[in-house]
Amino acid sequence: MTDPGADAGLAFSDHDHAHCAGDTLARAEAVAAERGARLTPVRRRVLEILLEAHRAMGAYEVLDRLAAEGFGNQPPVAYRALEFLVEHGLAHRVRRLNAFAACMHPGQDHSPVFLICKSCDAVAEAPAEPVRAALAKAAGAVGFTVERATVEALGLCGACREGAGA
Amino acid sequence: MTDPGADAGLAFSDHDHAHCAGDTLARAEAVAAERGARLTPVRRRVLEILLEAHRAMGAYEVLDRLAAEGFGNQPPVAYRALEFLVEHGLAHRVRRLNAFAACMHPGQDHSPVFLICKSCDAVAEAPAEPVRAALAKAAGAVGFTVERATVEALGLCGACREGAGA
DNA sequence: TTGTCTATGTTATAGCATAACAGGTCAAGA
DNA sequence: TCTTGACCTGTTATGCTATAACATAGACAA
Repeated sequence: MTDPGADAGLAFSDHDHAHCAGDTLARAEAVAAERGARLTPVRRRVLEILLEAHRAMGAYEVLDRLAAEGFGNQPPVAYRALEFLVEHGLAHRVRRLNAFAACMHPGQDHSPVFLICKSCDAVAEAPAEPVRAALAKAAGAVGFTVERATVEALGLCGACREGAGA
Repeated sequence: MTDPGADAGLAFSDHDHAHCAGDTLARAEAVAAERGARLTPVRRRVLEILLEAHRAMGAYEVLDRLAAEGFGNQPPVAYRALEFLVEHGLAHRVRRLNAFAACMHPGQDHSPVFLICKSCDAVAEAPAEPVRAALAKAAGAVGFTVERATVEALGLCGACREGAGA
């Protein structure tokens, strides 16, 4: 399940969340250890929350969960943990939603492409290479060098499109 | 100058702002008329402000300009005008910057790709088709249908890369 | 004129994000 | 052992971004 293409489809299907979340969490811990990054209780819990939800969550939404569990209840607590996770590639920021989502295949270097289902709110990461290549080429044509890119698509996942009667 | 590829390069070069802005404004008026959209004084002025700046501007920044010129000085004044412009394809929202930029080739149907120079803050629209195609393909592979997409690249424009000593 | 539609003005508030400082933990090295 | 420094967490306060809701005013057709 470390192939981005495979789990992108998975995100939109019924599956064993507990298992896929546990699996990803284990890989995230490995990545953190490898990088010498400290996955402290708050940070780890935030990652778990994102993994369990399997969708993008606002910082304040995460904060509510944290506060209910005895962690700090002020915005910086959530933002700092989220920032840490994003910095280390364990989570991503979804700008379109002003929200954050767990990275589903940590450790693989990638600037993700997000597919956001406007019906069920699930967020999946799609294979980004072809898109990045096309972007780099278009940019290069006008002398622009891309460092980081935000690619976020809004639309309907397969399950919702079928469910919607179409 | 209606070729998206051409003006993307232009945005990062010295050129006659007044002329390119005037030209674009004229086309925007034509587009608005064609669509039966009313380009009222506030809306037109907001578009002019964006065109003159030739970069992305925050809503409150636009509002300051409006207020100084005798228009309303409350946020909705700016947001409504900006929303109108975006709706009719005369401006775009740049999510990465929480800002708005004038569309440089109104009338052409496009979901834009933005190139944001982190050094000079200029924002250009690049040819989007190849990127959109790659995105649609990647999404289609997992059964996802793209409706709208945000594609924003952060990096260095040619002029700044050279100027930066590199 | 009257009614309707659209646009603008205004008040108030909601939602997102960060600066700045205080205190606590832990490990390395004197 | 004590000190020092790095890092993490907690807390206060504030700033920026965005919109809901209602009031006012102008354009236009019947």
